[in-house]
Amino acid sequence: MEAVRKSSGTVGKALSVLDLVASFERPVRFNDVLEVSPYPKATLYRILQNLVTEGVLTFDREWQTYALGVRLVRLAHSAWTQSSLAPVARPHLTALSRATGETIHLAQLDGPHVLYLDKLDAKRRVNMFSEAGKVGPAYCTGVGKAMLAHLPPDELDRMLPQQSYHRFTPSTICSQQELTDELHQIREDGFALDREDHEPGIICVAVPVLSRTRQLMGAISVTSTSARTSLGKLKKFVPDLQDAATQVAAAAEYWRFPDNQGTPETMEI
Amino acid sequence: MEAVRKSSGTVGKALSVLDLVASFERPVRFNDVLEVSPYPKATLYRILQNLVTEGVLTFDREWQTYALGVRLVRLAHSAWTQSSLAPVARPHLTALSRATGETIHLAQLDGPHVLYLDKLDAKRRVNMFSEAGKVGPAYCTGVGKAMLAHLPPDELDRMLPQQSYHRFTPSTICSQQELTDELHQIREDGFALDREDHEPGIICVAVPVLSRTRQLMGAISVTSTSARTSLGKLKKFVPDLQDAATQVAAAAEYWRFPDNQGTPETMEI
DNA sequence: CCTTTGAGTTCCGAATAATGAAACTATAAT
DNA sequence: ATTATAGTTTCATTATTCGGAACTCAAAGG
Repeated sequence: MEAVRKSSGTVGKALSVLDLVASFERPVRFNDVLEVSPYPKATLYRILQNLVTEGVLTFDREWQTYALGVRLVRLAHSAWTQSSLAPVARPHLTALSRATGETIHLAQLDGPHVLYLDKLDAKRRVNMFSEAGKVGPAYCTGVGKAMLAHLPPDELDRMLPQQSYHRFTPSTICSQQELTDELHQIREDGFALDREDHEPGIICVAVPVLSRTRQLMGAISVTSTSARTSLGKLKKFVPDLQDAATQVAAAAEYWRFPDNQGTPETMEI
Repeated sequence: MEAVRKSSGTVGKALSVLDLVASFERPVRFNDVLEVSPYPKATLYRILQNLVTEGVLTFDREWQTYALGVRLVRLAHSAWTQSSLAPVARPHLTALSRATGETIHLAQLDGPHVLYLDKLDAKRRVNMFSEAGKVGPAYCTGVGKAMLAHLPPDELDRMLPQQSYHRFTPSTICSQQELTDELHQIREDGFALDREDHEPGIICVAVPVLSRTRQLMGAISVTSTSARTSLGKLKKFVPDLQDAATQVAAAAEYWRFPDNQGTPETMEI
């Protein structure tokens, strides 16, 4: 279980409790949450009750368990739909998937993590919340490294120490220095490689999605297995990927501001 | 724009503002929100700021617009995954989809509305209003009517006046009395029909998913077009649907037992 | 050039909600 | 009967939120 920090505002506290419930991957009893929460019993109790009455948590009377509520699914649908990238990227990702015959990912940064917004299997289209919404590490995935490499220096400096540098495979990058070096290379090349960094047998090539002003919007990748193909062959898709990234960026910028031809920006806090 | 109610707790207020932002289907300026919000300027301003620092809203500096943040997508993934129904229903829905060759929906009630949790397209592509996370009316959809019909009387009494009874097509049910009658029939039959109630040309047959104790858990449906098939032919799928519903309910209840909990899906992306 | 207008932001005393130790209930285990 | 465990309620204290009003800033109008 990850460390849990008290958030300042009332809303922050409530959201941190929501995250806590989410971090279990099953319905949880009050005490399960209490054990990992920084709040005293009564406080946690009240927060949970609030969240339940707001419909953002559900409480199962029979089992006395809390679980995330459907209101979140509704909100996330709106979030996904009104996010500038995901909906407009779909057709371009589909095209990429057909052209390459491999799995395509669309991701954005969520703090120091990679958040997958879409995934297209060569064979079947994948439903939204079963795959989209997953998070992964940034320092050892193709999309993650592609995005880190194109972050403004100050933001990168905040992200680098927050990476876990856990060794998943023999080829995982395990230190900030190694990562910094690789990011430099990626910036030069214009694409990032996943050399089975995260999962044995899984390789991928990724490019950032950059706005016209070269601000980071996200990343897309072609993923395959080392059994089926090689990094050398995957690299052949780089021009296709870069085309797609450019088109996605253009479409996203156009979509958000259809009546304007100024220079749009990525979203920031 | 729907009526907006002041929520009591601090969290409730924040969530209501979040809903407000979601109800626009594009990034919004401060004043856009202010116009439809029940809160004074300074209050709304502070709530929005909190939501942005919590990462649940994003603020675009250049365009001065707010949009829902990716943190919600992450939370919704957890919600979908840990909801007892959606993940365990997948295999059964896939089977149904193969058996029928038609589109399958899984839905739950979210207040007075229908919330779609999953959708499996048949090979043939049907254009219609539904995706995971989308909401629809309960009084004029197959899944909606199937669920309303199996609600406890007191809950039903709360839901019925909250329906909009808007006439989408000539065959839409437009009054509470008509709906009550139809629900009675549905309870007798054990299945609900959508006779192009909501969208012209779209027909469907739906059954509730009920727990052992006959508590409502959700609904599943087979949807098609009146061009391709007929209600009579769709009714032939009722036994399959009911089998699937029973199995989904059993699987969901089994999965809820704390002892038997494991992830029904692979966690790989 | 000055004034007006309206969106967005900040201030701060008053109003409100959140806090959490402790007491309490309910149920199960010894 | 006793102890332990999980969950719930109370209430005086404390911290946060509220929101009217005053402010900044930039653009529009005279």
